[in-house]
Amino acid sequence: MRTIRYQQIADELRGRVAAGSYVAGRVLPSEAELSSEFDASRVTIRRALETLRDEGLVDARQGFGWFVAAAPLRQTLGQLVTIEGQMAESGVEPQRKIIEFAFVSAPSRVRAALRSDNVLRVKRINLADGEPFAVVTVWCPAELGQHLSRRDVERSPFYELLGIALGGATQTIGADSVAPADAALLGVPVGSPVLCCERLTKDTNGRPVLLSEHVFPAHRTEFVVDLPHAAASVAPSGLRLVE
Amino acid sequence: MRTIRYQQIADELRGRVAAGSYVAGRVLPSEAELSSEFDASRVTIRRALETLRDEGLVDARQGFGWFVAAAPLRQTLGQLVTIEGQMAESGVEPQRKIIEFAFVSAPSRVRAALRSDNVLRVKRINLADGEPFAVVTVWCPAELGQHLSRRDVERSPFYELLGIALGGATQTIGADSVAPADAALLGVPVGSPVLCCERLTKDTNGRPVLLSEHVFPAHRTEFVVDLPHAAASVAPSGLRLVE
DNA sequence: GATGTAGACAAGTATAAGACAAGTGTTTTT
DNA sequence: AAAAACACTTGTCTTATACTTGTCTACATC
Repeated sequence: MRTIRYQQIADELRGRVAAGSYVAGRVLPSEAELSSEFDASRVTIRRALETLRDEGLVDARQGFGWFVAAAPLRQTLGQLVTIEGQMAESGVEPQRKIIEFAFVSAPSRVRAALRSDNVLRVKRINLADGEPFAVVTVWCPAELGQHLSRRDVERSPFYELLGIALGGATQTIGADSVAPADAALLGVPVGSPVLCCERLTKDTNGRPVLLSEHVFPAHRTEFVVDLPHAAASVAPSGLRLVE
Repeated sequence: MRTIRYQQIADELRGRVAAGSYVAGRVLPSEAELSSEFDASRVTIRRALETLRDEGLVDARQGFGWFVAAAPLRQTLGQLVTIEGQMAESGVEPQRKIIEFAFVSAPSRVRAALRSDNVLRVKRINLADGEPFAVVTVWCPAELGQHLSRRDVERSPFYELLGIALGGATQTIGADSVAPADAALLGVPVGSPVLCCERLTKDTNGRPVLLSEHVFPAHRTEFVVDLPHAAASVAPSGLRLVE
């Protein structure tokens, strides 16, 4: 069987990209260099590279060079995104079902976090393609949420409804056995493991505006964290021992 | 692989900012000084500095100079630290107890991640103030770990032993019910919830060097993640649905 | 006709070296 | 004390060279 040279070269290059010899953010050897390395003409090298470009593995800029294409997720995902947004990214149909919508006096933990006595508490189920995958409870200072209706929170994410520029958030991730009430809502056996997340969202001035608690069934969800750089300094993100 | 000079310089400067060689509030060396230090033209130095400015790390004022931008959240986010380091920070005495130290042929999942057939598998318990708080299994390509002894991994963290500059990591956080074997090691009831973390650590070239699996009892541990809002260059972390 | 080599040219980029304007901080002069 | 002078900085231009990809043409081989 005759071997097609440019396919052969494409295979080799594909391997190098996969193996990490060619890294995103750096430039591949120039066509001329590859040409002499593979002892093939520039046209052949180009054909190989172009097939890799069609596959989305690499890309090129005239006058600059060829480089490993950045993973699309990295570019499109924001920093502080809602779970719904991420689901939409991956083509899953997100839905919300409001279970509770009430202005209540804040329990101590919520009052400490939001620095507000009266709060709006919204409890809802998040559905992915019709199946429940999270029970979410959101607390919001009453003065910020007083213009909201049950319909509002069913339609849009809280982040949009408040109309406030958000400054950042602190998220705590833990595990637990599911509470009986949540087990029924999520459709999982009582006592099965869940991921519990508590997120405190602040505006640009650092004032806390939202406290939310997310309960995910363990079998359907996991967190992915990219840690970009090794560094000697101490980080606030990481594992923490609790009492 | 071809290198673009200004990217190289940007990397070096980024490192100096991260390492604290260039401190917030102080001015950086002038473009002219950097130019002679790196033996590169001022244009190249500027391009490097400008990419750092785009990342929000540094800023400049005409006639004054370049300085490290005061963005505390951004600088400290998502860095790669060992759990022991964080424990030492909080004044807890960390200990390691090695349970298993063996060179084995890699199971498929490990082989896929590390791209290596023979691996060193180390299983250990981490203790905080004498109490177990984590069961950790580390896989490492055999060629990287062949000079290591059981004593080595008991004394020092893997990161130090390998003597490799680390480039980053991807961490997956999930929840599960504890396996019977781990339950005994951790001293928790069978079936109680645990946090499961899988971390794939890579070197600066993007080559995977360590795969580690951490199992934490839920009642003692939780993750804290700071999500700054404005960071453009930091890779996103988020929730992912799994099958 | 598909595949390959060899070459030429245009357009874009990286880098060097330099010039000049404009802003900042310090020092000297008035 | 105010003003001027000076030495420094970044910001923004040129000019030139070397190198890169993008796009051709011409020709050989199977």
